[in-house]
Amino acid sequence: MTNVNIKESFCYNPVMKPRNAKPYHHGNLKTAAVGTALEMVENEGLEAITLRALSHKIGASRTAIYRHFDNKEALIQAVILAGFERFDAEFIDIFADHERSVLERFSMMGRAYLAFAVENPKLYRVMFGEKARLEREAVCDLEDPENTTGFHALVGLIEAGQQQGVFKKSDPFLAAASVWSMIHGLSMLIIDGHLVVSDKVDAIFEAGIATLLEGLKVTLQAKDVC
Amino acid sequence: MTNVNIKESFCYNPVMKPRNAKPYHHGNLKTAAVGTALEMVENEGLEAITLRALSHKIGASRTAIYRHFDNKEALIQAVILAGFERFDAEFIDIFADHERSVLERFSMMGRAYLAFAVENPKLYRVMFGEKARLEREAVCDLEDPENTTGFHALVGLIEAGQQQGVFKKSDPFLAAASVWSMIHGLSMLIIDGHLVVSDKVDAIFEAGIATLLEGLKVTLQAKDVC
DNA sequence: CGATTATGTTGACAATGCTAACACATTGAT
DNA sequence: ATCAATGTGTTAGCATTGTCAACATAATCG
Repeated sequence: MTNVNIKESFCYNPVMKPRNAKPYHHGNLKTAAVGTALEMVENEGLEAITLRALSHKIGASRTAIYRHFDNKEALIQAVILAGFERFDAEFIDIFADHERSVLERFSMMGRAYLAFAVENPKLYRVMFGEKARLEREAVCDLEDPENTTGFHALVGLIEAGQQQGVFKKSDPFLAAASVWSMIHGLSMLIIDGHLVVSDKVDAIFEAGIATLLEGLKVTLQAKDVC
Repeated sequence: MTNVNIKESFCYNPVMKPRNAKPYHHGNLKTAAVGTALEMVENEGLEAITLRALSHKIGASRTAIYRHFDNKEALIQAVILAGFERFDAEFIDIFADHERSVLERFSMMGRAYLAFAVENPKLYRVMFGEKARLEREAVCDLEDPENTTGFHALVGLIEAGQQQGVFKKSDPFLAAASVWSMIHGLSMLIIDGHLVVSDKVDAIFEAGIATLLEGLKVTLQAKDVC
């Protein structure tokens, strides 16, 4: 019997068990549950996650998950946190790339953000849905030294732009909120199908970023000149 | 027995029935179902709507709704459409108020939009959720003469601004998409608790509108002058 | 009046989240 | 080493929910 059963391939436990012996304990059920649930969210949507379906996929019984999470909602919260880890990782390099100008980093950030949403629409929707509020309230608490979210970095980028004279002086928190709003709103409208754009995604993105930059950059009103 | 039963108060049927006689037919079950469901969405959230709870509220049996809607999903779609009727009504007067300048109408529109979302968060979330896609795909089909949506009017407002020389020339569809994105994004971030703002809603709104207007208005870059 | 259609009701079923009771495994103090 | 306590996994079963089938009542129309 060289058969490898399914459960074994999900078993992340470094302690090896005798081959083909199905161990009573899964070994890493919690990690497997979150990881598999994350995949299910992205592939089939949040509603596809039933505890029975998920348990089956990871090779456990219906209620094993209750040993690691209080209820389904807690499991979803863990999936959301895992989603944000992926998400935040997309921006670390961009914000830290001091070789590039503020404007370059700005539009790269926007492009990466929209790309994540468009490529992972079902996950993005859950991450920024109503339920995601609970565990992530520190996003806009800029005083919190633990705050390493993309929003925090965006505020920093705008501050840098202001200090370099690229952006006009204004409350960088408010400016960042405006920027985030537009990019988040654009992402949501597109992935939820309200803005039916098909092939015009790029044009809409460019127009949005251009409007934002025009609004943020140092400018002189026409009336000030004429 | 001068008791008035609950069902009667929901009976919109103009044909009067003998008092205290509970009629076999509801009389206006479909309208009552949508109206009550709309209230339930706003008061308790979408998840509070179970066909049993809803049927009970309108004084009908569990499955009566299936005589008027194929399934629960179809009922929700009707609720969403009813929500958009309320929503769109908020903007008709604003867009049509030609006494006011384009800029005034612009910011009034934005303020009314955000106010609707903040005052009806649960309804707004459902209206602009994933499920609302189906029945409302014509929103950004500007060729459609039936299109009387707010988005259509927004495009018109931006065109007017461009013709008056208030806004710089650009594709008005793209400009409107940018504007809608920011206001929708701001609404969603606030009502879903991602941007925790509490008392700063006004400041954030003003900053966002200002950024948009700065980005849309006729401007001269500083570099063009210096 | 009678038949057809529209509308409303009851009973039942499968799927789902969850709890209770039990089974197995691991750990750690003695 | 022992064994009690704890951690982890399983099965049985319950309440809720969406849905369907079968039946009941009302409205419509020839």
